Amino acid sequence: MRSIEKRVELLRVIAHPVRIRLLEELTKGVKCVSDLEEFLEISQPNVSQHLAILRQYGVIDYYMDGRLRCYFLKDPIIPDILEILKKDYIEELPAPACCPVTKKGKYPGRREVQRR
Amino acid sequence: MRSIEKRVELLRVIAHPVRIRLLEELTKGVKCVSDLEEFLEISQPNVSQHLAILRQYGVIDYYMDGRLRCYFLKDPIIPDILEILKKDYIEELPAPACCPVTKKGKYPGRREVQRR
DNA sequence: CATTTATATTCAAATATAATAATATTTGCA
DNA sequence: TGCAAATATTATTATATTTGAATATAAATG
Repeated sequence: MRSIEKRVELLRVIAHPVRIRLLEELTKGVKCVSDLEEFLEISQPNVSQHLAILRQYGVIDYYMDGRLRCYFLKDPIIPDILEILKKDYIEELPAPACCPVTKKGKYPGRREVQRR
Repeated sequence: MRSIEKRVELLRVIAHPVRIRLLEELTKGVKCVSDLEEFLEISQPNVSQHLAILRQYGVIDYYMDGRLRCYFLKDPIIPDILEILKKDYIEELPAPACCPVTKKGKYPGRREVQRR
């Protein structure tokens, strides 16, 4: 199991609008840098910067195809996370009813959920 | 479906060692601030700051129990994400074999994965 | 072998995030 | 009403992240 630090690291790497779109695109298949540049509509150096971050954390890798670098997904957790993020959740989790298990929670007062 | 921006926002909110531990703890049940302070071993104001961020983005909510604030999970995606992050993935995703679908990829050269 | 194509790296400026310390607010109770 | 417990807010400082501009590198081609 990944350590807390590794889990945070992974989330931080995915948590960027360019990188999440880039990863969505790579779940569909291999892409070279100029393909990604066209798709993402950002500058080529910026694409390379984001690719470098993703590669640095082991999320993606590439192979050479002539002078192209063809990038692909490497970490198998990525498609799973991206899928969950796209899923629709209809209901909020139910507010716990009464008498929760907090260490100090012995008060008899109202227990309705407060709204601000 | 959440927009890209909302997905990034959610990931950024979870992607912090204190907040991920806090959320793990809340998946087990309701907790008041001083319970969390003890569990997280950080200062009370800092606990409140992290709780405020999580609440601001609709991830958690609370109800009053006397002078306690009892916090609980609200966004149903949280347990799912936390579960995936803890899952063990044995294998890396397979490197695509030959002839990938890149727009410019017409080169006949070697296609083995390069290692640095 | 010089040029072109594809991509990467470096640096600096702007912005965002986090922790700490100090203080404020709210609630229940004597 | 006044005090204490529980929690929140604010300001400050330190640090990290992001982008754009400029430049560098590496491979193929003529």
